[in-house]
Amino acid sequence: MTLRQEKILKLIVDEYVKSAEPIGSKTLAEILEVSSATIRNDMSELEDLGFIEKTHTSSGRVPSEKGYRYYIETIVKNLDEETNGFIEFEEIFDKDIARDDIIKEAVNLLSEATNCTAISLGPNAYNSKVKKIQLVPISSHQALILVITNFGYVESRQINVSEIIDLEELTKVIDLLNEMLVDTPISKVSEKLHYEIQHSQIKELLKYRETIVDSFIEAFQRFARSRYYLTGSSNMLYQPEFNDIQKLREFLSTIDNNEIFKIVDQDSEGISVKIGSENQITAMSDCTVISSSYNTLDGEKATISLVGPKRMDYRKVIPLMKYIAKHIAKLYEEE
Amino acid sequence: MTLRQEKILKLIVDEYVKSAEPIGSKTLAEILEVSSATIRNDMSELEDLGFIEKTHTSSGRVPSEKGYRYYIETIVKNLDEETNGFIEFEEIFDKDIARDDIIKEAVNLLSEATNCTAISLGPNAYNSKVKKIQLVPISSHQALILVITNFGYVESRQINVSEIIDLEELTKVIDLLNEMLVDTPISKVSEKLHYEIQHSQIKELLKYRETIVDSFIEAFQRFARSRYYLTGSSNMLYQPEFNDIQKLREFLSTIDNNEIFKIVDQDSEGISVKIGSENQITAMSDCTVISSSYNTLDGEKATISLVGPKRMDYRKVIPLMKYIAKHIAKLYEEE
DNA sequence: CTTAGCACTCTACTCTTGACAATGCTAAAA
DNA sequence: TTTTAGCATTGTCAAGAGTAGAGTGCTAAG
Repeated sequence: MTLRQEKILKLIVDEYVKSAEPIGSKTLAEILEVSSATIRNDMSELEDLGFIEKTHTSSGRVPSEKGYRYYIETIVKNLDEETNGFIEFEEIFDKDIARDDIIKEAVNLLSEATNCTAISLGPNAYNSKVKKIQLVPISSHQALILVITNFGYVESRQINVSEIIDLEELTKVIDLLNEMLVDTPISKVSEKLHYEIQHSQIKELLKYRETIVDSFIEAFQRFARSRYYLTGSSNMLYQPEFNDIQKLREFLSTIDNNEIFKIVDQDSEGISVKIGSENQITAMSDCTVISSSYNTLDGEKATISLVGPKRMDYRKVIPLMKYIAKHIAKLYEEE
Repeated sequence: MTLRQEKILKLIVDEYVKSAEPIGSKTLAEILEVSSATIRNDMSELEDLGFIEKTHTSSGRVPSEKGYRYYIETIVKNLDEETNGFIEFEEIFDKDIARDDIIKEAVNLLSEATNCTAISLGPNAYNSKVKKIQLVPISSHQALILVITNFGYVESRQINVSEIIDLEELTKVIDLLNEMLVDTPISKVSEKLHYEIQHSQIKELLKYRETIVDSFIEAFQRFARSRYYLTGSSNMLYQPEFNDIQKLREFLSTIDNNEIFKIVDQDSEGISVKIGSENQITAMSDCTVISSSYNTLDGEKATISLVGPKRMDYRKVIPLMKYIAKHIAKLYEEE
């Protein structure tokens, strides 16, 4: 690829990102100050190489997935990280609010700034360890079970204290459970609990108290639930590629159906950019998904993702994702 | 309105709900076994009365909002409540899981069964009273603040325990706060806290500990946050009335923009049915919103809503909403 | 290697046309 | 007085024809 061809490819991506219309040779001729025929020759070669495509025989050119990939690898990845024009974001990370809320706000702002859909996935507390189990009576016949992990996650479950199971007895149960479960990873709790009920002294105490045990198990299971936060799906409505109601349906149904996990690339190190068919899931074959994972304190991974049309402002979006990922990681380091 | 005219109105609604196409006189002539001309005369009168409309001069008829309203008032409201064909729902309410999760599942099923968007709004814990404030150390330099209300709501906030504020001191603060705030309604906490900091002994202790106080206030404020759960928005994509991408955009943007509170009728007693322009918000002027409120233990109100096209299967949906509302109310009574 | 010129292709928009479904109205029948 | 048959009228929808415009590929000359 000649230098001018690379320039042309870059311009086609830039212009197409702006206008969402195929780019003709005339437009580029003006910018590059050569004749349109010259551009056409180069375009023809770029098309042979697979970097650009026509939408029909006599249309202008549009970047192919290979074209976007080249653009990202050669142009965007080498972009200086001097891009600290993200002032709105700085403010968020300096706020003294709960970490989860900071992440939520960052995701909100991300979707606003990019007009794409932004997703925050996890972390769940699967690898956390039980720190404390506690019983809080809240009325004469009701109590609250609290389970707290070593990283400060809390889950609660309200239970009824009937005459059959009185508070005193319950307290004993809690004491036993604490003894048994403290420092157990959440992922192992269920297993351990079932084992102990079969084999140890607690057996007697819990044998006819299945509801209580179930309540506990439910509380524990909630930690393992994958939590996600998704925002800005309505942004996509205004992207011209979603003028087709069929595509819109496909996209929104996918989002609504808890298929987020298939969309987000949870396994990547650093930034992952999946363009169109590079995505596992066919519903995303017209989209680009940019994911960035970070590690939390408990060895659990969490991910921030951005989903939008392939025609995305990569020069802005990729540095922004890097920036946010870096700051979220810092959020965890600090403590 | 003659008996036959009422029959015609009813048939138009029924047929239109099924087909989403304007109903012509010929169709009804076959069903009612009179000539199409007769039907046309009656239709013309029904149109003069405002119960039905034409989409253009030579089209069939479509129910007007007034028509739907009449249909609901005279036909659906008098429907026997014998409709216990909601077996799938019964199972949910019998499950022994947390109340919030039952409601969530019911809402999920509701949206599935009706192909509409279902919303559960609230309850928040604004009227609950502080039951207990607690400090749980989770590492040498971190602790968890827990705030628990008399109805079993829990909020937590993680804080750093630096050298300056040690654990002992913190414990004292917690003790004081407990003394001060237990039995205070959540809605009054902020006020009381600020007052006490100015006037009582705690002043000295907290003066230079603003971050801690802020953490508390944040934890308390979370109780007051309105929580909602919305599901099935992608169902709407397949309703023919949303084939128009403009309407789809309007609808989905409204949902995405936290305007739920404007959609849901939170003030109604019993079931509220708002058809089209009866809704406050213009984005819903092509939709029907059915809301049903219930009281929680703390005197707070919460609402379940269903949003769909005006062309809704009212005969099925309204009894279903009644059924669900009744069972959720029961969920609160039981305790 | 670049450029001018030209024939060619495809889209997008507009206009027309015909089939069809419903209507309103009138006059006759019940 | 109510119901019905008959018919002209009105509007939608889909298919087809025609036109303007943007862009391309190719060839031959600079």
